[in-house]
Amino acid sequence: MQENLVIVESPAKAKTIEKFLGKDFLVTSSMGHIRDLEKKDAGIDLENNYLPKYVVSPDKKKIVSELKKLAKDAKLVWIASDEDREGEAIAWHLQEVLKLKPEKTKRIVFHEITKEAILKAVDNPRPIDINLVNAQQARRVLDRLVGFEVSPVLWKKVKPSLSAGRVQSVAVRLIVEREREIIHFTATSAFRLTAVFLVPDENGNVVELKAELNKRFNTKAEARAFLEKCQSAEFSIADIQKKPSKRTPAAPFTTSTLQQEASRKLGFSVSQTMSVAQRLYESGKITYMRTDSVNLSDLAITTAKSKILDMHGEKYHKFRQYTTKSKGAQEAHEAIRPTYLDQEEVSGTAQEKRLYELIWKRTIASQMADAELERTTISIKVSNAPEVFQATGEIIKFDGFLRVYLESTDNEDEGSESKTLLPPVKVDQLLRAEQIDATERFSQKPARYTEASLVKKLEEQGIGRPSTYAPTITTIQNRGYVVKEDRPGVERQYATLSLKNGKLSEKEKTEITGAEKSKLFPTDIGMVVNDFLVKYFEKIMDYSFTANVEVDFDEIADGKRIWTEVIDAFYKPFHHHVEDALENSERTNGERYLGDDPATGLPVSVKIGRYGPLAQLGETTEEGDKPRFASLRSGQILETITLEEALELFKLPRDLGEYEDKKVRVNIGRFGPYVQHDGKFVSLEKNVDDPYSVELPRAIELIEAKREKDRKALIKTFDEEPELRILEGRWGPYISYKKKNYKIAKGTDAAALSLEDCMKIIEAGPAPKKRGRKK
DNA sequence: CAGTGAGCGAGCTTCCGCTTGACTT
Repeated sequence: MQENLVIVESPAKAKTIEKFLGKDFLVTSSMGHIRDLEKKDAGIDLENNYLPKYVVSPDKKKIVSELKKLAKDAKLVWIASDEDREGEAIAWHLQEVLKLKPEKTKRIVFHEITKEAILKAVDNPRPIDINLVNAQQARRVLDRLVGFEVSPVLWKKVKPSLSAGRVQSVAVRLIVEREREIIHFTATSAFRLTAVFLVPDENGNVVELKAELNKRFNTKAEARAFLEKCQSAEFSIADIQKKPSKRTPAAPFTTSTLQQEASRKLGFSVSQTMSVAQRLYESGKITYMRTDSVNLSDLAITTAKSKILDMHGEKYHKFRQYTTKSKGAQEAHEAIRPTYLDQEEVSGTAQEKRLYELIWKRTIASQMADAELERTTISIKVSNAPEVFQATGEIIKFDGFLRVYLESTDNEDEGSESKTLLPPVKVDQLLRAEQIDATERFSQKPARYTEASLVKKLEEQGIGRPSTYAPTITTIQNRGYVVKEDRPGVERQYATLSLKNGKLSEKEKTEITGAEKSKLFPTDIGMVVNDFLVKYFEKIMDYSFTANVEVDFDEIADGKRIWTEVIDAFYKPFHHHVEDALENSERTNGERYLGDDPATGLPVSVKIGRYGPLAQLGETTEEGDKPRFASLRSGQILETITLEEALELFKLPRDLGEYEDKKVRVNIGRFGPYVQHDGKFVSLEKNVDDPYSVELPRAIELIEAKREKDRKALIKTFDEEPELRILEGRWGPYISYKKKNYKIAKGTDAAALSLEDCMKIIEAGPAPKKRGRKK
């Protein structure tokens, strides 16, 4: 039995702290929150001044009963949850649930996990800050009210199982609005002039000097006129400018910046980054990965310094203290950094190594000297025109932190300016133009969000917390509001003019534009839900709603306002909007009439149907006419689909003829184009077969290939039970019986199973059906 | 794995933030 029980939030932290405190202290963890509002009636008593009804979360029952036992045995209980709003609430819930007596309970906080910090915390206990707790209760209650009152409106007016919330709905709005900017964007083009001049270098060799004109021309005629002038022009150096500049390292990682850099540099998804970081944290290699702080502990700064001096010398070190500036930051933790900065690399999976290396470099670089650069701009005069060509080059005079790490940017610039070394030239020196090109360039449409750039945007707006960025992005995809996809680009023609050896030539070229990789696209349901919410719940959908309520929460935390009054001021008008939306809104399905089919004269429209967006040809009439339906393809949306594109959808299914006296039909389904024959489905081959033109012989070929594959997958059948088959599937052998599949335990020799064995497995029940997404 | 597009009206869905495992699909 221990005299002292310390409760922290995470088990990894508990393990570390226990080492510092010695054997008189038992350190354990609550695993985050232990209680939450009950689900019934939103867990809030509206008749009783918003009294929250808390219940111990089902997955915390075991932990709570263990904590109860430990607390009873201990003389003193030290609650050491984080010092922010949520941490204070955890402390309060622990006190309530464990029925801790004030005289044997101490609340302590520390910001970094070092022996000194913890011992100091133990010497300075304080009471639980009930104002801070109340600020959390207000936050919790508000989120529950919004989520549990607005979502049911969507079930009634749009589709069951949908959801709305303070954070997720605004995240979707960002994506929807960006998509519309892109839809309404019209590209303009201008001609960019680039020249290659030839100059001798120090050794007398001829080298290239690439330069760009300081003006773009709007039309091809203007560009041509300029090039014609160049035919008889003389080129000379007008000016050489050298400007020193410097670069500063980025701050150490927070959750958000780690997710962004891991996405750009390593190609990790936001949730992938978090799970890899979690493993590094649990094995003691990095500090806590859910943080909004850029602060480094004194110890970390000292270690970084000695490591930098060791590796690169004193010139490369610069002491830097970073301050967090992001909205709504709570700073309960340190920045994300290696626990031991002297370790440049760690053991583990490839992903763990790469993420660790990134964190290590970023942390070290953050304590290194600025890089010093020199930017040179050479201006080249055109004798018979006012415009000048400019060549820019940048040289690094002192690399500083760049030796270790350079932060990436989202918009990989178009490589318009060269960063290369420039050849030596003198003012008034004459140059020979090897080639001058005029290339039509188009303005760029706004960029779609990636997971990581959405996190960045949310953080800038103060929406969501480090622990919720990844789950929020998962939720909006799970709800079907947003999809993360690649999209092929389209071809675009552009004009080029070229002047070489005194001759002017013109060419049309083609480029691929608009190709997207792993970008977030709104779905039709996402757009319809968004428009509905913006119309009826303008306040909640406002980008600054969270920032505004945070001000209220801060006032509660400061003891200036009563939390239930803040909630009441919000809820009264809000609830009125809920009732208004229920009574006065039409059911919405995004229906849009596109025009009439020229062939039949029937109307064509699109809307969201039971199974997703569809196009409809014709209508149900009293004469018994029935409309035809066709699902929209991936990439098509209600808002932009044209009549022609919709009519194209009705060209399927196509009947190709018969094979073995059974119809062969081709169509496009949920899993792509397929051939249907004799109750079986065969996928068309991607990028090879086109469902609109594929013919019978090829279809038969595919059917036969599928049969062959199925024969190979067949491990065993039983004569007594023809409906039972043992098959080889993607995840190993399984049993198929009466259209249901059953898992075979790993390590079993499937071919040796008897009919009796199989029936036993079947009786044990089928593989559990996907039981929603409970995350 | 699967080609549906309707309305018998059961019973269910849903939020945000704090934390770690369970276990496939």
